[in-house]
Amino acid sequence: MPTQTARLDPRAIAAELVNWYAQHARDYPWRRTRDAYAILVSEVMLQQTQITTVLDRGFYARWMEKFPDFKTLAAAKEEEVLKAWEGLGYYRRARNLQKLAREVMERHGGVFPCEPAAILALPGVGPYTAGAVASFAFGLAEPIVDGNIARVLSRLHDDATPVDSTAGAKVLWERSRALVEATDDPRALNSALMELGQTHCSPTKPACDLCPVRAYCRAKEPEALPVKQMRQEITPVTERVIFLRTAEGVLLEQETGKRRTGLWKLPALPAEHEDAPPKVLVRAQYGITRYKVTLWVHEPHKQAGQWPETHRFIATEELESTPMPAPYRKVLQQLLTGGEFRLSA
DNA sequence: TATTCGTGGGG
DNA sequence: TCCCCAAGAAT
Repeated sequence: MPTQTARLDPRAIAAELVNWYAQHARDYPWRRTRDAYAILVSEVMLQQTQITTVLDRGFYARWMEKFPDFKTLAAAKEEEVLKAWEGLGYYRRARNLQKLAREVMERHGGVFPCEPAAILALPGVGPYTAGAVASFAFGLAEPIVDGNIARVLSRLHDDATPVDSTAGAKVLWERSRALVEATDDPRALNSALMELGQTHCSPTKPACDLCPVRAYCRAKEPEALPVKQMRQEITPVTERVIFLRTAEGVLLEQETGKRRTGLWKLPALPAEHEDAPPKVLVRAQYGITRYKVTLWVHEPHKQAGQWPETHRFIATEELESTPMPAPYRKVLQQLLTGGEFRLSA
C-alpha cells in the first residue's frame, strides 16, 4: 500500500490501465472480432455467468455455430434456442436474445444499431450490455459497470457506499464514464477495468503489488470492499413431481409461468396427492434464486391419466433435444439409466 | 425500490 | 455442508 497516494486523475489512471491491458489482455473469442452480434451474444451469455462456464463448456462456440448471425437466430425455433441455452440458466436471456434478433431484422433492416440509446432500447439489453457493445463493437466512449468494475472503483476511491444502492450505482457510473472519456481507446479501457477486477483486484486476496494503478488506489483495506447491502434469506421449499414412462415416452410438462418459460420438466404431483404421496423414486436437492428446493420424484398417483394441454409424452430419443432445466435433466438421467426404483441422495 | 430469474465452482 | 457469487435485466 502506497504511503503517498496520487490524485485520482482519470486521464493518468486510464493511461495506466490501457497500457497494462495491452500487455496482459487475455485472448477470448469475442475479443477477436468487432462483429456486434458476436460481441452481444458473449455479453448476454456472460451476464451473471462465469467465463469458464461459457467457454470451457462450449456454450459460446456451439451458439455461434448454430446461430451465426441475427438472421439465423431470428428464424430459429424457440425450442432450439432454449436448448442451446440449456444449462446456462436465466432462460429469459435466451428468449430476449431471439426477440432482439427479430427486432434487428424487422425494425433495423438487419443492421445492429450503433447509437447507444437505440442499443439500450433492445430487449434484454440494460446499461451494462449497451455500454459493452457500444465500446467493444463500435469503439464508442460509453461507460460500463459490472461486478468487477464496481469492485475496482470502490477500492480505487476507497468508497464504502453500497454498490447495490442507488447512490452507489450513480457514482460508479460517473466514475466509469470519467475514465472512458479520458482515453482515446474506450475499448481497451473498458476491457482493462474488467480484466483488472478478474485478476489482480479479485474479491479475496487482491494482488495489490501487481496492480497497474496501485499508485492511485486509496483502499486501506481492499478486501473489505465493495460493500453490498442486499442479502436475502434462503427459503426451504418442497417440490413433488412424478415420473411416468409409457410406450409413448416420458410425460413432461411445459413451464408457462414467469420462470423457465418454455422449458420442460417432470410434471408436478397434483396438490391433492401431497398429503399421501405415492412411492418416492428419487430425491434431489437444488438451489434456485433464493430457494433451496428438495425435489421428490414420485410414482404416478392413482387416477392419473387426464393431462392438461401443458403435458405431453416425449419419446426417449427426443428427450435429448428437449430443453430442460438442469435439476430435472439430472434426475431424469438417473431415472432412465440407473433404474427407476433406486433411491438416490 | 425490491424481487425475481439458474447454475456450477470455489473457499 | 454451506455460503458466496459471476461480463445484469426486467418487472
